[in-house]
Amino acid sequence: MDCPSDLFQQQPSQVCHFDLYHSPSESTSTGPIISPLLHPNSASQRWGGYRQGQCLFSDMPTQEEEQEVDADRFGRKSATGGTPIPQYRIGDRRRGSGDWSQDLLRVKQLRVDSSVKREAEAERDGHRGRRSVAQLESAEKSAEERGRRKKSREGRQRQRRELKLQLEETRGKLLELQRKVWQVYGEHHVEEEKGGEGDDGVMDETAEMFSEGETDDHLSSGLYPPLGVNEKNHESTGSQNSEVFHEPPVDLDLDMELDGGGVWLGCSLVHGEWENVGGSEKFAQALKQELSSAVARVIDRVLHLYAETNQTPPSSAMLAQEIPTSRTIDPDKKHRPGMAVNMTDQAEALPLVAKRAQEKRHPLIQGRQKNLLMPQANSSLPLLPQPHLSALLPPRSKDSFLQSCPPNPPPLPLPLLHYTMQHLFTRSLSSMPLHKDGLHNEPFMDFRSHNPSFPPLPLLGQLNPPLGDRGRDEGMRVGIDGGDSALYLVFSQYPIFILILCHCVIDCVCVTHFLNSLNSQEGLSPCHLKKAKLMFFYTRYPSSNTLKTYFPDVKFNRCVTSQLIKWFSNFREFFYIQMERFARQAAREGPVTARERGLRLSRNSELFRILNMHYNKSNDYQVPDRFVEVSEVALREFFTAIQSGRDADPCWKKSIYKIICKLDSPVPDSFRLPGCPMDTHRMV
DNA sequence: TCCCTGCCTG
DNA sequence: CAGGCAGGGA
Repeated sequence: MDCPSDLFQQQPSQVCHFDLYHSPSESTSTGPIISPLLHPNSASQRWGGYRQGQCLFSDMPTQEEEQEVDADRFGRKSATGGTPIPQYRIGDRRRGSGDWSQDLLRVKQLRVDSSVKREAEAERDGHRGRRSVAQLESAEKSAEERGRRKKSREGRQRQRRELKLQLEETRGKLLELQRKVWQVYGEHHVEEEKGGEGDDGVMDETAEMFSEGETDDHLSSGLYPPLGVNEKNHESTGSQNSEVFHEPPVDLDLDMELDGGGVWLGCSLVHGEWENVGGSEKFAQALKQELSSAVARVIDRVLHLYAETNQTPPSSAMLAQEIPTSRTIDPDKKHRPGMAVNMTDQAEALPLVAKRAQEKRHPLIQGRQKNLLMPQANSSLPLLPQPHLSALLPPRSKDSFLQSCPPNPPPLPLPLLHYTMQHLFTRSLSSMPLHKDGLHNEPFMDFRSHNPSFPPLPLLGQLNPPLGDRGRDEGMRVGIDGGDSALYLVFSQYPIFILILCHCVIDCVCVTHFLNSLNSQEGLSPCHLKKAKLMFFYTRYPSSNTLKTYFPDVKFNRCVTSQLIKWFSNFREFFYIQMERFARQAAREGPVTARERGLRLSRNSELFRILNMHYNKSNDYQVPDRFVEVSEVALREFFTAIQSGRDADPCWKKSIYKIICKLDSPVPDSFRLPGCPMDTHRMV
């Protein structure tokens, strides 16, 4: 009866893909479900965690009694009957669900029989020995004791029934909410994929994450890891109970969440308060309420966003407002083939200005993220072997990144939320038997490898304290608004709840990409222009890939890319014009004077001032020596070409361009982040 | 054909 | 700085 896996033992045919979980009418016990929920440390407990001595409910079975119960439950031969009760292990899904009720009755019956037999045996033994008054008295006492225990047992059973009722009620609510999700999401989905796949395919898109490979038994159980995995784990423990009671597959660092003090659950209850008399009931009620409302909130937000997606594209302001509170995820391109492509194509047919509004919601170009935080993307331009030049490069450490003009919307909250979603979901999903390649191959899912496929990680690094594994979790909280911290705590401390929600929330995983795409803007701002100009100090001929790498907050499409390229083209134009102009001026002044000066580009020179004014107008970035060096090379090349009369050739500049394009140097890492980099030298 | 570049013009 | 255009390379 108390098999904790009964909720996860659904027959494949029974599993509705959009069910959060089932409400098996045969489910007879709330213990394994409720008790881990009620124990903040449940992650480290077995599912029968309520067996621990420190019971939440004062009238819960004592440890001793529960050991007895366990002995029966786990199929140990009962003391007297010797009737083995079959061991039902997690994963034994072939049993009909109705069998559980039968088993329950059998177990109860056996327990009663066992108790009666023990009593009879004791009495028999008494008759064999010498009868004494003392023995009679002890028999009376034991009879009283038995009566008390019987009453206690009945009380416990009554309470379990009540808890069961409450649980089923909650189940009903969850089911109802989940149906709502399906109604909206399903319809939305059918519309989008009409003409593509059949309705079945539409329905199964999310569900197949769970059901794909139905041949895997554990998969069809939906919410539980493969038996073999747990068996392996528990074999090493050697614990008898552990062979039957499997630990929840969720790896949560709960002690991290519990600071020893009170844990605020957002329901006006503090850990410790519910340990008082009657507090357990209070806590259970409050917790259930909190869980229900948490589910409702999550679903509401999903619905809200999906509704928005189906209507008009929101403005940036709307998005900026929406995002911090809506942890929802958009179906990405993989999940909705054709959608992004079509929209892009449509957008391409529009004028640039109109496109920008149209493209508000375009999913991110897949290739864009690949190059994020890559070492150096413009390696296609071979560097001349000039070690002295590289030595002139400013040390990267001095490049601090300050969002002097943050792009809109502000990038900070989103990455945090992005990470929150990733972390939250992958923590629970990573231990689930999902073999959906499309999911696991998603770079954003691979948070464990510190995959830098999304920009937030460096931003997380800006948080205080710096985020390690633990710190990142703290960062998660930072990213969640205050009202949602309760939700976060509920999620993080009750793995079973995560598992239950996952079925619904799996729909939302793809929304992570959407959040990521919301984090970038498709238009270029003056801030981007400023950044591009500063980048020109390092690279005069950036490839489009380089641009994508160093403008992570820009949603790239053909127009944006060509606009950025055009900017650099204009920068080069201005640069070469100035070089030619000053080279001609030097040539006019006479070759001797030019040689005397060595055609050096002093930082006090007029040329330097002009260049600095053009590319670094606010003068808040120190012009790198490398750029001065490259400028000198260009100046010299122009000078010699003019001196030698090569400028008569209409293509005389091309050779100079070739030289200059080889002098591109790596752009500092600080440029990889959104916003404008600022030089610390100017800060001091 | 697409992408990049440079030149010219406004 | 942007638009248009032409040329060249892959």
